Amino acid sequence: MLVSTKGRYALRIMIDLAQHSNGEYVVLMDIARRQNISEKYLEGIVASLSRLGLLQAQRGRGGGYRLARAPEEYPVGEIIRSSEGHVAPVSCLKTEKIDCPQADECITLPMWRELDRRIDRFLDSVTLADLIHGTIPVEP
Amino acid sequence: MLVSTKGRYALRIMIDLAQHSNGEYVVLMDIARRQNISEKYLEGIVASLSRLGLLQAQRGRGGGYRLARAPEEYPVGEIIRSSEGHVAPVSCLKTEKIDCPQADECITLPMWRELDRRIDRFLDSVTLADLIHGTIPVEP
DNA sequence: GATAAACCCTGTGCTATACTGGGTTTAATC
DNA sequence: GATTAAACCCAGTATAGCACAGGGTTTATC
Repeated sequence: MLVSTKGRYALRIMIDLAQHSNGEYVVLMDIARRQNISEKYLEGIVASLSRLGLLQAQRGRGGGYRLARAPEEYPVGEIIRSSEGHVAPVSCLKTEKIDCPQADECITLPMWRELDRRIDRFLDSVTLADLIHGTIPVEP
Repeated sequence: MLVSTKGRYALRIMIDLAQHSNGEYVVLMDIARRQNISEKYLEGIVASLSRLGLLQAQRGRGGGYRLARAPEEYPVGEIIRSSEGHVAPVSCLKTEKIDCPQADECITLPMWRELDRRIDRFLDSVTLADLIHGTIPVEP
């Protein structure tokens, strides 16, 4: 699978926040309940998003999480990469530097690279706001 | 990972056959040695390809495998699907019929569908011959 | 000081992946 | 007709990542 639950849940968290917060902090348990996902599992995902600055966290009573930007400013690709690293269609492209000893003569590598580029480009062309408004760019 | 070794090896088998056969049968062990992949593992992959008609198999002495069509007639997507089933970017799209109870209200589903379409379209736009000749379609 | 939240660290069951081994059938060749 | 060389078949297995669960610690509010 290209995108696991981590990335999918990350998206749902961001959508939930966009829809249920108006600038104030939202408690993680509320998100978990609404999305009906285990709070414990979300904890780790939210930690990544917060560490990378996509979310603002507030500790202590009255705390919670909120978006750091407007929904239009979040490319879906960034959200997914933040929660599960670079999405690669094949394991050869997982790391930036390709460690396969046969990479030079590999005849399929250019195709994987192009596929990777297209996936990234598409995911980065969709924003959180697009998801909420249902305005996904569709290829003819 | 979207495409595992199964699909990647399948591709390499097909390329190897296109390059090292001239209509005659090629022994699996030769492919395994050239590609330096375990013959035993290839066995299962070749079985799928043969069962689905992408390869012709000949048993007994002097037997082996050969392509069933010209390289231009093989979309990469077909080769990959034949060896590992439908490639889906998210588990929600693994089966044709979506069994998620929240599918109706799922706000992200249209995006995954479009991504899936684009991946399929790209992989089906590249042929075995394209790989061999290095003529991969590149998006501007 | 009680409370309610985020934070942190670790363990665990499950499933898919990437193989490995051994035996059976089929078809040429000696 | 025996030998040989190939595809075929039917499992078993080790590892790794995924999807959680538990329990405790820190931080801020009331």
